[in-house]
Amino acid sequence: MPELPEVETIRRAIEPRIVGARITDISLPDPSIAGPAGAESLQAVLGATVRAVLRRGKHLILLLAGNSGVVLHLRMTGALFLCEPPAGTRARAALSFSNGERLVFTDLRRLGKLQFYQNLKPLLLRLGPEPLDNDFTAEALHERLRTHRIPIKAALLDQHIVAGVGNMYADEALFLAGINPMTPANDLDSEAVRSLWRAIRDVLQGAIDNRGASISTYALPDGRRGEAQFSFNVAHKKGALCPRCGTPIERVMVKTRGACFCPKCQPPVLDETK
DNA sequence: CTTGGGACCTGGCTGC
DNA sequence: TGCAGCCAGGTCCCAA
Repeated sequence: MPELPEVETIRRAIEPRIVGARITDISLPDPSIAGPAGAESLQAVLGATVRAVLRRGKHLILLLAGNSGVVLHLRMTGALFLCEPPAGTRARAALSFSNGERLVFTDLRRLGKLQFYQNLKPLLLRLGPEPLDNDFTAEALHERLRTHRIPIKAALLDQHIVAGVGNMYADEALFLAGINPMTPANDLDSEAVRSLWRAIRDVLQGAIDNRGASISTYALPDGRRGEAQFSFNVAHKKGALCPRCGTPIERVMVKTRGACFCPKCQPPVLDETK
């Protein structure tokens, strides 16, 4: 599933190919991708020049004039191609550019979105901090977790708390930090939060270095697959043996999401009063 | 304010 | 073998 590392990998691949180009055509074989504003709302971007390609959390943004832009969200199965999409996939949307480039949005489950924002600021502000930014400190994370007693796994998936972390990397970060996914977020002490903060950044940066994880439909815009999945310790690995201690990886439901973890390396906290 | 649950989606899998 | 029904998970929306 596309999370921060996958979207960042896509951003880096697309940016040099379309910055400075004008959007010359929009094709929407699946108009629902435009959301409630409808396909007509996207006509506003025809002729606009792409000033920059940005990422915010899991959102990919084609910055246009002023604070306006095209926002793409891949959700579960979305993928972007600057080449012919893989056989068997269907284009849900495509943007053509004045330099001859063509960006194709495929999305098996049709949950993804491609929308025009006249003003991007509200979107940028409502998301939590970027976990790889320099000003995202362990103290900042601790402050944000302090008011939540939901399981830490659920807190990491809340984009208002931290932007860009999804199910795979939340599981991986909790494993590296040795934290049980069910632990109430506000039960973590400073030391545990610092471990988690370090783990989040290491996991995300490592996955970017490996160009994202191709678990299902994710691929780079040139069709190549990412390789971050080969470094996973627990994510999507129920029943496999923990690489640290050899205990079988278990999977539990945390709220409505599956969480994979090592029961020995990430034991439940039984008593906080020691 | 926080929290929980349902809806959106479709291909792959399970089980009768 | 056939097919109904569940499941995967990112986000939004609504209710408590």
